[in-house]
Amino acid sequence: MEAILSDRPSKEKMTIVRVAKAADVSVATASKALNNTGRMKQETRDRVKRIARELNFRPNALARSLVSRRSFAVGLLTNDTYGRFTLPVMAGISAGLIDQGVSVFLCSMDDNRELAQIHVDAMLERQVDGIIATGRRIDTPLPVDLSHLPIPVVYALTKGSDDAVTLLPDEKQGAREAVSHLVAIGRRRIAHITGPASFQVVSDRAGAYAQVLQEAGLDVPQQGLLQGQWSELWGHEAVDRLWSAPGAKPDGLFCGNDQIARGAIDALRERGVDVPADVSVVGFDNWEIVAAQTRPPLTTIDMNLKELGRQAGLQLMRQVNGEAFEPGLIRLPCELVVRQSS
Amino acid sequence: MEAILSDRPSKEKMTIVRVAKAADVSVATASKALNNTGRMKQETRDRVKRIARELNFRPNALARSLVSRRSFAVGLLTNDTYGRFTLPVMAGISAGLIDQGVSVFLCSMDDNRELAQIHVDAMLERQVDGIIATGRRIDTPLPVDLSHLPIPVVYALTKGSDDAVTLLPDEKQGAREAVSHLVAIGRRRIAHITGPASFQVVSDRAGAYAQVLQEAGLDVPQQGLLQGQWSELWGHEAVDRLWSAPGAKPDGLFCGNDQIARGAIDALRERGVDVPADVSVVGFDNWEIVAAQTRPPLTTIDMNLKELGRQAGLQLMRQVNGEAFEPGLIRLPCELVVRQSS
DNA sequence: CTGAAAGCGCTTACAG
DNA sequence: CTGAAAGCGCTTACAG
Repeated sequence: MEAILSDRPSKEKMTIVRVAKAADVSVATASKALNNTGRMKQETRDRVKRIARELNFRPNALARSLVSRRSFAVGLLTNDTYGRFTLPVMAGISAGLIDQGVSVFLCSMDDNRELAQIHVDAMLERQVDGIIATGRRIDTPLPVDLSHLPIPVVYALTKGSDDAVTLLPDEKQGAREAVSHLVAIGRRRIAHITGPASFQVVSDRAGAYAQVLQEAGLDVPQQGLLQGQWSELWGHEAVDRLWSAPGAKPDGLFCGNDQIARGAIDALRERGVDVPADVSVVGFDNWEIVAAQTRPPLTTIDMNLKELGRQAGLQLMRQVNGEAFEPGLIRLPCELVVRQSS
Repeated sequence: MEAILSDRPSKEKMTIVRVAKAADVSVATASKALNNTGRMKQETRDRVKRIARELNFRPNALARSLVSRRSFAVGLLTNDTYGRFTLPVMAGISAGLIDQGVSVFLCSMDDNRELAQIHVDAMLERQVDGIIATGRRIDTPLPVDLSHLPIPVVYALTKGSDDAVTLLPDEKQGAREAVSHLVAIGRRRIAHITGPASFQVVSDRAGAYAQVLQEAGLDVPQQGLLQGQWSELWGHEAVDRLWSAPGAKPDGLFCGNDQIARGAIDALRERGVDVPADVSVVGFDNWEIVAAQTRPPLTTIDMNLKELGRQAGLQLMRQVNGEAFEPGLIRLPCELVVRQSS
């Protein structure tokens, strides 16, 4: 239209049209050059790319998605706004997907049904390629039904529908690692202090605990399986209970989480029982902030949540890309982290 | 390719064209009807809306954004993948923005410069309307410079550039609340056990602590300001130090975070000092999982992080909408939560 | 009160 | 090897 003012900064929107003009090719050619598609002289391709770079061209993802029918974006639904489990999972998802050029919409919805629906609708309108649902608890579903969406859905750390893939830590394997470790270092009277029976993970871990003992030819000590709260207080109380009972005391404790372990170790110290000399203690979660501050620092199980998030992202993209997949649970291995409490 | 099977459900993409056809109006009219713009018979508008609803029409946000030049999406950059502070802030941002129809891209980038740049580029290509940066520490910047972006940037809980708005909890006011509370309940020898001097918040809170004491005509006790770690261990050790010194012991403790308070209370209990009868203890953070499990439950300061996130979202949208704003720090009030430790 | 047309910024057959 | 044209799904002047 007008003569181009020489000092005008590149404030005008930089589009592929301008790149094409500057490179003296058609828009079609410019597009193909930049996307490494089509066929053309290598020289042309290089020139277009160079000029695009010089002009600071940034393709408009909106336009690109509109025509390619792929948004390269996914929705991440969560009802956990406080927990320590969700953040590493989310970070893993984000990290795993950005490598593929996929961005993640954060949808935080507490347990609000209505809000959840609003988020789902927003995601659909934004044409996300898929959805990852993550939550606070494995045995509690999100406040919205995702099973009839026109896009793939993957669940991480929360209960999903049966025809979908759900990623979870391998609780049993993790518990086995913990108890096997106690056995391996020579402990023979190993008690298990854990959370409320209503949690799925509690019975999973307790089952693995009993099984490892049996395989090692050991017994679950009298009153050796204590279910209570996920709290330090409960860990403390459980030790009081164990140590005030008659008979031989435990020489090993497998605790359902790091807080319980922390409380148990506190109680042992108050009783003058030495950890790890008299009793070895193993926790669960590897919640750094607790585990590393326990005196002595806590041996515990890491659930590799960031890796779990990454895998969830990859799973989803596989489905988005139409690859075959098998619905059901995928259990990812946990890892023993040895510190000084064992 | 193949003949279309007759029983195919309404899998065809539902677009505004189909809605318009069904309602027997032009696409332009359909658009205006659905967006409550333009002028037309109320009856027409209602009919279009009804039919759109019946047809389960979902406008394609990509197309809409492409023409309206507003994506109604923002980027959320964070380098905190584990902390307990960031998740509530993020939840607040998401909650505050979804009300305005704005979605949030999660960009998790650890402290990786390169990754950060990739995320920023992705956000720009996706035409986000603005960016919120949040981080682990108030006195540490993100690994990427956001000060010359063509879109507004707001900082929450992390150090931002001077020409931008940064939202932070009012640390001093929070500390004042804590110490004033101790004074109000009759405590006279109040010590302050806090974190490393290298943290900005440590000096902010310590300053407020000293000031409140002075205003109340009280002195900072000999050796009454103890700087150490953000840990239970340090809280424990600090109490040991205070109680093994000669002279009158403190009757009040203001702790720099809930973990320190937790450790201090543990130490007091081990010494047979009763909380709150002999000593009142106040923490900072209201980290439920620690504060509610301390014995006795901890009086502490809540930083209202979710509200802070919400405000950050609103601030950003105000800037996106071109409203005037004043660069600089916005301090949001903290809140005293009284439990049984005081 | 309603509609035809142009256009947002890109990609993709198709033709030359 | 390159380009003209159509189109993704919507909105917005503009005309009638």
